[in-house]
Amino acid sequence: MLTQTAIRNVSQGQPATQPHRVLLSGATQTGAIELMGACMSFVANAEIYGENEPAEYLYKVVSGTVRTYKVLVDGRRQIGAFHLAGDIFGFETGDVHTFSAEAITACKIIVIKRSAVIALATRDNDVARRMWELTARELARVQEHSLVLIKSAEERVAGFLLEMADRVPSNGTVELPMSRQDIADYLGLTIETVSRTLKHLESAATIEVPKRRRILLRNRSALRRLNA
Amino acid sequence: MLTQTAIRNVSQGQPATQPHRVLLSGATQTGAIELMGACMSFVANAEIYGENEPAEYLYKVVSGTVRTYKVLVDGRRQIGAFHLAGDIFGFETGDVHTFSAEAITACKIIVIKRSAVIALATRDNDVARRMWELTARELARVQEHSLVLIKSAEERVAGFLLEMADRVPSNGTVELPMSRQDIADYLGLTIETVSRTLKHLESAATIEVPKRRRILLRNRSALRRLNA
DNA sequence: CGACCATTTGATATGGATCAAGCGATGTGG
DNA sequence: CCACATCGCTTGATCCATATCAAATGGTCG
Repeated sequence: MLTQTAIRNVSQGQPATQPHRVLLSGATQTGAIELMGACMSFVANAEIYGENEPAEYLYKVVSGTVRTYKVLVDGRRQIGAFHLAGDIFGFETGDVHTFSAEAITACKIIVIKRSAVIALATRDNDVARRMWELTARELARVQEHSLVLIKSAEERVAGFLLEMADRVPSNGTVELPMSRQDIADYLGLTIETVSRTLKHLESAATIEVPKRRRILLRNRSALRRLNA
Repeated sequence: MLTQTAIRNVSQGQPATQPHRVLLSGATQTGAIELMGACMSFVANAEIYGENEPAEYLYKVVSGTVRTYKVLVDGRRQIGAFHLAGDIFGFETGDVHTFSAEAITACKIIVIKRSAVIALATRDNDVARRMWELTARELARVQEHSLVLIKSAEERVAGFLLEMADRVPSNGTVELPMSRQDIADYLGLTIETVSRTLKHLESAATIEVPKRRRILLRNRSALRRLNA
């Protein structure tokens, strides 16, 4: 059991811009948070932070998609989450990141000092509750995802499509920002199995795949049935 | 892919006692929390709460071991976590539990109203930060556990033994409170595979299994190597 | 247009699941 | 206090879903 992804994952890139102050950005549901952050741009495949680096910041995706992941010594990679526009990520317990984060596509990301958030949370316990809530929501997501362990390949892919569909509510059409390899590493499958499973769902008229990264959900209830 | 655990998991039981007020319990690292709770006893296999029930309480294990889990419609079961003495569980985002919880062994558990914790957190933002921290720690644990997806059976079992060993720091001897079925459902394996893997580790002199529920770690670095 | 990379498609291998007995510890009733 | 039933676990034989290995295809970008 030595491969799975191994060195397949090459990547490399650098942030495209230096941070600059963000002046307001309206009262979104995350409230004051973005008032205090700096906005940075990243090109596709740029590293945002690495595992074991000090966790100095919290991150909010303005645009683009991010993956967080771990790689084992032999190169196997597990993607823990995809973060889309609006998501906040980088909640770590201690002072180091337990996962790495990379931009999948070009991204704009607001970066906030953890210490600033913590200081704010100390004064404003609304912020503190908000942080607790966000962390708990993320916890629930990861727990839910852990069910893939007992699911078949088809169930995993069906679940993934449904998940993406309601995170990007584009009405039956899912535009995937990530590669087959990313999907495979998120679901604990190989790209070949992902590809074959999509094909199988297509031949059952459950989905349609007009372009590689575009998927039409033709029969959601069939997907939901598979999602177990 | 219809079985795995299926109906194998029978169980049933009831709480053994009604709650009664807890009078102080010293200043542990969780601070004021236990001052406000009621302590309940559960017999082995008693349900503590069920999936989708309103999440009114937080729980702190005083003694015994708890499993939290989900079952799919066809009976497949995924155990999300084991909670040992000292652990707090039941952090859910919304108002319903996303997992079920059962006592594995007889348990004493302190039960605290969420609303009381939230109220307290609103006044004392130290409590609020503490709750955030605990939730984040649990998040990190689940994230770490999600790596089992890319691990072989042997790696999963080795990782499990190491995890248990440092949660119950009994110096090379791990006393397992849970059955092989529980271990299997935690690791996404079958009991047969768990059993064979333990045997294999034993024949490699990595561990010793003098009694079914007692495991001696003879060669931790070998286990760590397997843990990838 | 040509080269490259992501993805698909095909053939084969295999780790772990499934099915089916055995076995040993624990408990129960006589 | 012992025979026996039960339950949790182990052991063995076989099967299958998905990994692996290998090519073919097609989309993208210079």
